[in-house]
Amino acid sequence: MAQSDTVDRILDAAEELFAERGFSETSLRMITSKAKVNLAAVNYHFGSKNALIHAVFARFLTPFSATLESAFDQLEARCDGKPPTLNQTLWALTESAVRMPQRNEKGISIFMRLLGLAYTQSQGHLRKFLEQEYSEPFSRFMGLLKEATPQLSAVDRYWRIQFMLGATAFTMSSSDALQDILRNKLGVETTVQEIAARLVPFLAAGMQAQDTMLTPPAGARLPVA
Amino acid sequence: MAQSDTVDRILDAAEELFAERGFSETSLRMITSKAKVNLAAVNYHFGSKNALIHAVFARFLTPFSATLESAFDQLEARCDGKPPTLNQTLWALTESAVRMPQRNEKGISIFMRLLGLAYTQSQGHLRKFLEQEYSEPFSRFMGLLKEATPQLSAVDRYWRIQFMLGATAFTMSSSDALQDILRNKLGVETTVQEIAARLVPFLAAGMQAQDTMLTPPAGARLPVA
DNA sequence: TGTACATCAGTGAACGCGCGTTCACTGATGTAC
DNA sequence: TGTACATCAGTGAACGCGCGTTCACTGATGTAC
Repeated sequence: MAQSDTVDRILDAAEELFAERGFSETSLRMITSKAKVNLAAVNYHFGSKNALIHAVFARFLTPFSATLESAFDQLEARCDGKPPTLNQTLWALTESAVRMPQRNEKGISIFMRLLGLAYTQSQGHLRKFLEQEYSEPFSRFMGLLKEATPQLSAVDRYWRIQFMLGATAFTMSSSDALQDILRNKLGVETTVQEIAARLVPFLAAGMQAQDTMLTPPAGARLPVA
Repeated sequence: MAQSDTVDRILDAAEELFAERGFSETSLRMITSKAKVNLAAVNYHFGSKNALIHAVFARFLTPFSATLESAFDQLEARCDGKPPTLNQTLWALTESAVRMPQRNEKGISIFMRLLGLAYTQSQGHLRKFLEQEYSEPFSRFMGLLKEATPQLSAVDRYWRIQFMLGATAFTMSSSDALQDILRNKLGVETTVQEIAARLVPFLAAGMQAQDTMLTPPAGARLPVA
């Protein structure tokens, strides 16, 4: 155990268990016993369970947001002046996520699953932390989306962005389970990269949908109050 | 309190608190104090906390799945023989959800949020329960989707259905929060019906996307290993 | 070079707390004869 | 009609348990003089 890999061992174990089971369903005792570390070490090094959760996110989000910023820089440089297209923007994001150096082969799906959990588990402290620390790349992404979809009203764009986030967060957060089902049902193996490659066209098409269907088809009457 | 509205009071309180905070973040003491009912009454009437969770879902899913079955019956009758289109299928589902008789004005978003939670919170017992009880309308919906998208390969269809589920579950599960943000940012009021009316075209367009983009655009190189 | 002290990583055991569940009990209502 | 018993909804208090956190302590390493 050299000098102090304790911190990393705790982060590794916590990351994996959080991704597997969620935050409140994972106890410090599970984490410390998986990390083969003393229970009190978590509070010694991080101060509290919530601070540990923050540290887990910071460890992968900080390099990711740097990668993302530089991907956006390159994209804008390549477009010299003209706004990048929707496809280019979505691919820049996807590539940054997929290309992140991973600690192990499970890295990318843990990363995705944690992002999904951050959105769906109602952990107020975590939402606040992420907003404080990573608002910049997020706003920039939103700005690019806006420039890439000038035909959409602000309200349309807002909702469609939520639909994109939902499809992405949900799929990625359960990508392991979904890959298992597909393997059993159709005997097909899938990588996270392939899922991303299927997701991007779906999202792009959805974002660019003509909403001629705001009036339901004949026979359906939806009361838009 | 007449004779025995205790059961309903517990279900009402549990439904609302589960939707607000998730399952493991809601204690029986919160539920019973909100319901103004004795703590032991939950275990007396339901047997356990997990059984209460099942009862909450059964109370709204059983009438919903009946509504849905009859909506599908009507749709197939209207199409006499020909398979319903993707739009018709999605609208039949959406309408069934939106038209469900609600206990109160929060009913529909609680309903949506609970469905979202069922997918995203890893409650093994709940997943098993839902699969056992409601596999029929679910399979039927899947069958209709298959007939409505004959141009898709089984693998493509599988993933796109997951993307649809994700966009829907995620958006609906946080529809209250998203409506609040929209109100603050753009001063726009929204109903769940309107969200549904925006979601359906997005999903339909995504399902029917030409996946010409499986090869990333120039400048992006995604390793599809 | 030797000694005294400070800092730091880590530990073992306990703390108080809130949790889901259980249990003995009450009081009202229904049923049998 | 009256009495004995059974059933049922509900209750108050306690149970044991696992939780996050705290605390006094250890032993190794670094620093000052």
